[in-house]
Amino acid sequence: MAEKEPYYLTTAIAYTSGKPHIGNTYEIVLADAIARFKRMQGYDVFFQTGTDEHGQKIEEKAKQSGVTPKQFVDERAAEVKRIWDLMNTTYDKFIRTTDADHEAQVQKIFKKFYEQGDIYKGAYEGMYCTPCESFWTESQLVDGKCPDCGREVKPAKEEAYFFKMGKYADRLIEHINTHPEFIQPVSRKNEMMNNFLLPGLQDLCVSRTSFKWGIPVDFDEKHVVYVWLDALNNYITGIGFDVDNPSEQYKKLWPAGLHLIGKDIIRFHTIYWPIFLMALGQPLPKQVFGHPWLLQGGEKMSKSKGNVIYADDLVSLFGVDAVRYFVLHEMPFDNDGTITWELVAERNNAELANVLGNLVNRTVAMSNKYFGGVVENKNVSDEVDEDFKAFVAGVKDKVVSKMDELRVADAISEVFALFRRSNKYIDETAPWALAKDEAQRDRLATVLYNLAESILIGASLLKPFLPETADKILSFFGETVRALDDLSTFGLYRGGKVVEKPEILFARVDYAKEIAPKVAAIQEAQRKAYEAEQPKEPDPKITIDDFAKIKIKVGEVIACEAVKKSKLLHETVKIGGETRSILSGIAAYYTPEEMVGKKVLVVTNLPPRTMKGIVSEGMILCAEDKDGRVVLVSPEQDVESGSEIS
RNA sequence: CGCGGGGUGGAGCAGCCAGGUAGCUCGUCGGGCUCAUAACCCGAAGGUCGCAAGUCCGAAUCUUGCCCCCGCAACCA
Repeated sequence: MAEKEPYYLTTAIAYTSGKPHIGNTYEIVLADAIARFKRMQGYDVFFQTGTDEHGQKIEEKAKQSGVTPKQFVDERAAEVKRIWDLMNTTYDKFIRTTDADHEAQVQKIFKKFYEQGDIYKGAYEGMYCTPCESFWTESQLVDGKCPDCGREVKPAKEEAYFFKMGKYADRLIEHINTHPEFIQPVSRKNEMMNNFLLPGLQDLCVSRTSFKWGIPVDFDEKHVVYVWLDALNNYITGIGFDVDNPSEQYKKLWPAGLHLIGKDIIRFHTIYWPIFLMALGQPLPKQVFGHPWLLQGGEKMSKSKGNVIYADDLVSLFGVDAVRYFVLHEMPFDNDGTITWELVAERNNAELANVLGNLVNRTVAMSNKYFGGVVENKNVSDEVDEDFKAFVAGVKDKVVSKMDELRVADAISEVFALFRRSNKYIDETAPWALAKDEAQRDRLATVLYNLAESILIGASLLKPFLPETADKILSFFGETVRALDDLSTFGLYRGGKVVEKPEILFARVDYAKEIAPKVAAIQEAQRKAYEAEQPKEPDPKITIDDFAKIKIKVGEVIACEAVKKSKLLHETVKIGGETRSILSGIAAYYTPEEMVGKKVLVVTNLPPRTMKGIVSEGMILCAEDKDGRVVLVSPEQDVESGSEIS
C-alpha cells in the first residue's frame, strides 16, 4: 500500500491581545473542515494552529492589567485554546511563539540571515517626537508636527536591523507568475504584484529596541526580533525545523500544502514569508489562501456597546454544529460575509432544523412506524428511484471538486442539496400512501431503505463540516462514517435497525421569544464587563484659577462648509467684534446648513491648529454620549455674541 | 487624489477573472400532502444587475468617468 501523501495546513496564529471573536474563530473552523476533509481523502494531515504572543501591544496590555507579559499571554493562549476546542477542531499542534524551541530557532534563523548578509545593521531614520517616543514619516506629520500631540518633532536615528528584501524580489515575482495557484483567491495576487512587488520592495526593518517583550537578538541583546519575523517562522519551527538539523517530521511535511490566513495579512504571507524561506534555502508553501472576513451586520462591533459576537455565546444558544454550519456556509469565497444573531437563528431553523433535522426525524419515524424500526432493501424499484439514486451518488464528486478549490461554502451546499432531494423523494413516493396497501409493503420497504441510504451518504459527507451531527445521524442507523471512495455507490447500506426515538438534531428556535432576550442579556453582561475593565480614576480636581484660564465665549456661526474627506465642518464664527475660522469633527451629526445661525460656545484661547490644510482658531463645545453621538452645547436663552462664560 | 472591499428582485449571497437565456437560500402569495421538529413538496409574483459613456452582433460580466455604502488609516481644537 502506497504511503499516504502528507498535507500540512496551518491557520494564522492568533494574536493574544484579546479574546478571539467569531470572525477569528471562523478561520480555525474553516481550517478544521479542510483538515478533516483531507484526512477523509486519505492524506496524512498535519494541522497546526497557535498563538502569536510577542510585541509592544501585549507588553502594554499586560502592564495595564498589572501582570507580567508571560502571565498575560498564558491566560490569553488558554482562552484561545479553549475556544478552538469548544469548536471541536482537530488541530494536531498548538504552537505558541513563547515556546522555548520556537524562540531558540528564531534566534538561530536571525543569526543565519545576519551571517549570510541578508540582514544588516542600519539605522531607522525619521522624525522623532520625544514625549510620544514615536517615529513618524514626513507624510504622517500634521503641519510639520507630531500627529499625536502636536509638538515639535526632530530628525532622529535609531539603530535597527534590516532585511534585504530586494535581493529576492525577482525570484518571488517569477515564482508567483509561474504558480498561479500560489495566492488564492487570484484577485489578491494582482494586489500584491501591483502594490508591492512591481514598484520595488523596501528593505524591511526586522528588529526593535523600543520594547522588550520579544525574542532577543542573541548577539545584540538590546534588540528584539520584529514580530512578523518571529511569528511567520512558527510554520516551520512548529514541525521541527532547525537551521542545522531539521527533524524528520519537518522533512516529511514541508513545504506546507496550505496557509490559511485572513485577507489582511496576505502581504506578510506572500511576500515576506516566501522571501524568508528563500533566504533559508527552503521551498515555498504550495498555497496561501486569504479568506475574507466575517463582519457583524448592522452597527460596528464594539465592546462598549456590548455587541461583539463571540463563539462561546453563539454555541450556548445554538450548539457547536449550528455555529460551524453558519460560519462555513455563510462565508463567501472572496467577499466579506455577514453575521447577526438573527441570521444564525434563521439558518438554524430553515436549513438545519427543517431540511436536515426533520428529514432524519421523519425517515426514522416511518421506519419505526411501518417496520418496527427495521430497514431492509426489498429491491422493488420504480422509475422515480433512478433519478434519485443518480443524484445522491453524484454528490460526492461535486463535494470533492468544490473542496479542491477550497470552496467550502459551496461544498456544504452540495451536501444540503442531497438532503433537499431526499425530502423531495419522500413526496414523490408518498410512503404513507404505500403503507395503506398491503401489496405495496416491499415497495415501501425499498423506499425507506433508499432514504436511509441517502441520509447515510449525506451524513458521511457532512462529517468534516458538522462532525457531531454526522455521528449522531449515523448512530441512529447503527452505522459509522463510510469511506469517501464508497460514497458514490448507492446501495452499500446493508440495512438494520434504527433507534426508536431519535434525538432532535436541531431544535427550531423562536428568535423573538427565545433568542432575543438571551442576546440582550449577553450584551448587557458584556457591557458591564467592559465597564468594569475600564480604569475608574476620579477626575482630578482643578482650582477656580485653572478654570479661569479657559476663555469660553458665545459665538454665532455665520458660515459653514464641510471639509471634504473628513469628519470635519469648517465654521466661520462671529465672536463679538471678531470672526474666527474653526474646525470641528461633527460632520456626521450636523449639516453645514443647520450650523449657520446657531449660537455656540467657543474656547477662544487655544493655540491655532491646522487640520486638512485649514487653520482652526478655537474649539466649539459639544456633549458626547457613550455611543459617541455628539450634540452642540448652546446658551439656553439668546445672548449677545462675544459674551463670556464664567 | 491615504489603503482596501462592495453596490444583482423585501433580506443575505452566487454569477464577473475566461462577455451570449440573471441563479441560490430566506421571506411573500397560491396550491398539494399529512410520515415528520406548523416541518415537507409544487407553482407564482417580484430585478432597467448603483449611474453614465465606450468596445462588441451581443455587457451584470471588458474599458473609462461619476455617485453611494462599509472596513482600516487619518482626523474629530
